[in-house]
Parts: sequence; C-alpha cells; structure tokens
Amino acid sequence: MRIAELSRRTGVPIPTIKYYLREGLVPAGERTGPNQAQYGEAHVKRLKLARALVEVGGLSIASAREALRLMFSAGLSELDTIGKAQYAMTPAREYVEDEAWDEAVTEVDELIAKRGWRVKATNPARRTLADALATLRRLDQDDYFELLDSYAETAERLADTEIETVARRGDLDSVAEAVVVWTAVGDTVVASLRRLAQEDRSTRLLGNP
Amino acid sequence: MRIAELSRRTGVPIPTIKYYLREGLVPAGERTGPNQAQYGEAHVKRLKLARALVEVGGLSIASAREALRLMFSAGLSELDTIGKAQYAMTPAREYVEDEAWDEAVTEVDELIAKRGWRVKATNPARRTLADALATLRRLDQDDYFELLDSYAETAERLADTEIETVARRGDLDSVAEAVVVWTAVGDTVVASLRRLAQEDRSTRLLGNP
DNA sequence: ATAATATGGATAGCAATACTTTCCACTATC
DNA sequence: GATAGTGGAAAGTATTGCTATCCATATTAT
Repeated sequence: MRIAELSRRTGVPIPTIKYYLREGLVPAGERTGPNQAQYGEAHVKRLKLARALVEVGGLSIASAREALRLMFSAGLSELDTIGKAQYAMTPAREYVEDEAWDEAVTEVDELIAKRGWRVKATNPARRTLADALATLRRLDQDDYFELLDSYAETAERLADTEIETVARRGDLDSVAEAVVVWTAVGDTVVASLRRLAQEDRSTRLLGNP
Repeated sequence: MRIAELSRRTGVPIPTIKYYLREGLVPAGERTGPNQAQYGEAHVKRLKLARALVEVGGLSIASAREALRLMFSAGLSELDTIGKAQYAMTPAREYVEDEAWDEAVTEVDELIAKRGWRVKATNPARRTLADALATLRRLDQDDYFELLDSYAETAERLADTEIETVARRGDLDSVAEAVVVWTAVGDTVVASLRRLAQEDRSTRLLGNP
C-alpha cells in the first residue's frame, strides 16, 4: 500500500505520517522507485502504536521514538523490555535537591526495602516518586505519607495482574508491544478509574443520598 | 515581602512569578505605591501550589489557573470541590468516534453500573477512560479488558484511603488545597509506584534469582 | 496519449506554550 | 545622591508538533 491508504487505515493525516517517518517513529517503506515506496501491515501497526503513545500516553515524539526503538531492537529478554520501556517513557526532569528531596529519597528507599521490591538503582521512577513526595513535603502535605503503604500495596496488585497478562503472550515482539502499550496507556486507565472512584466515594461520604 | 523574597522563598525566578501574576495563577500583591506591592504567606503558598500543579502534575498554565480558581472560589462544598478539581484538570481532547469508541463507551458505562459507582455523566474521566480503552481496542489489545475489574477494585481502594484522609481536614480551604494537590500529584505517585512494582514483579517472574 | 492526480522527500512555515528579556518610570536602600 | 530593586507592559525566544509548499517523478483516468 502507499501513503494514502496508510493514512486511511490509521486515521493519521499524510503530512503527519511523513513527519513521523522523518522522526523515525515509523520505519521507511520499501522503495520501489525514485518516488515510490510500499508499506505493509507492520507499518499500519507501528503507526497506530506510535499514535497511541503520543496521543493517549502523552509521550513526546522523542520519548516515543526511543520507546519504540528499544522495544523492537534485537536481543532483548522480557526483562530488559520492561526496564527499558520505563526508562524511555520517563521524560528527563531537573530536581531541586534540597532537604525535602533528601528526605523523600530516603523515604523511597525505605519503602522499597520494606516492600522487599527488587528495583534497580537506575529506575527513573525512583526519582520521579522522590520528586513527587518532596513536592508534597514542600506543600506541607506530609500526612499523605501515611497512605504511601496502601498505595504501594495497590501498585503491587496492579503489577501482579499486568505481568501475568503480559507474560502469557507468545513471542517477544508481542510482549514488547504489550509492555509499551500497557505502560503508556495503563497510566491513563488507572488515573481515570481513580477519578471515577473518587467521585463515587466523595458522593457517598459527603453527598445527599 | 516583595518579589525578590517571594522568589527566594519558593525557588521560582522573578520573571516567572511576574508571568504567573499576569496569568492569574497567583493573585496580585497589595499595592502600596505606583510600583510597589506587598506579598504575604498566602502568596508563598499559592505560588508553591501553582508550581507543583504545573511541574509535577503536568498541568498547562490554563488548567492550573482554572483548578486554582475553582478551588478557592466561595460557596463550594467538599463535594463540589472534588468534582470541579477533576474537571479543571482534564485537558480537552478530541475523540475519534468510531466503532471502537462506541464499544468503549458502553464498556465504561457497564463497568460503572456493575461497580455501583455514582458518577455524573459529565465527569470527564468517563471520556478519557473510554478513549484509552478504544485505543487498546484499535491496537488489538482487547485482552486487557479482563483486567479492568481488578483495576477498578484497586481504584476504589485508593479512593477510599484518599477521601478518608482529605475529609479529615478541618476547614474547606484545606480540603480544597488537599484535593487539588492530591489529584494532580497523586497521579504521579501512583504511576511511579506502579512502575517500581512492575520492575519487581517482572524480575521475580522472569529474572535470575 | 495525455491530462489530472498522487507520491516521496526536502525545506520552510506556523500556531501554541511557557517562559525571558527589555524597558521604563519610579522606589528603596546604601 | 548613587546604586540597585520594583511592578508592569510589551516584545522576544526556544521548543514542540505538526502543516504547507515544492518538485521531479509515478500512477491513474480519459
């Protein structure tokens, strides 16, 4: 198929497809002439995937490219896949390293130790979490820390179900795809459900019957 | 205090403070002369809060302004507060209304009904969730829907703990502040914990001991 | 066969966002 | 009285994520 059909099949405008090709989110088609190329089902799939990461997952073009590149590079085990997906999906941020930050880092380390989680020191979620906790501290919202444990337990529950589902896949490419999709879109799913449950709970507790 | 101290106390550069004042994220100081104004502790707090929403919560300036405006406008009950916080924090998106979308909307409605959640039809999380589910469908990742229920249960658990903590606050302004902070920063906390737990679970299941 | 349309690829343009910079008349402080 | 800081307005800037325009060639329609 040529670019027009690729566009029709995915709903992505042609100029945007060209842009994604330039940016390496989607691999080039097979050249058949000076200004002709063929795209296949793999391109359709990849394009949909790229769009999902950018639109629903909120990843930047650069992060999405990195995530896709890592996922579908050869020689990765399932284990690598998950770690690298996370790495690619965490945008770089600068952290204010004040007292609140030091305490938050300690808190994260303690939580991980207490839970017995095996997490590499390089996992960027450590810093992201520390940053969020430090922010809460700076806003004098320290009492949220009581909830951390129940949050962690909840996260375990989620991870258990997810890993189980992902591991059920056959080939590595399916695992890779599932991990990428799941990590990115899953955040949105969890966040939305949390908001819905919050409205329900607050209505029950505070609202009229 | 004047702007330099406000900047020192919060770590926000003076030009950025001026920008936030222009954009209405922070109320103007009390004027004492043609080019002089006084800021107080309330300004420090508000500025920190605004920064947290933008930096950690990832809200746009416009969303942050809206969230802050709604939170601290008079005449709101705790209940209004939570609903409006969510509304302000969900950025507007366009949805592709195809078959996958219709099915996803039905799925969301069914889930809410099954759970017995009392959620207004206007809650934007409905659409966000439907969009995410439709995306999964379009990527042929339908088997994730088996997990939805366990996700929903997890979300309930989170919401229970959160509402309990927030409701414990004394005055409405504290509730408002907690809700705003919690909704925005909480997403990041949950997402980070989920990633850490994922790494742990995948290491256990797939990795070497 | 030829006219209209489409293609791939390169380059440039554009709108939105989140700041920064520059000015300026004035104020505070050393 | 010199120097630095202030509030406020306006213009400038860097980045991001597309769009639009060109153009030589290909494909398709007539």
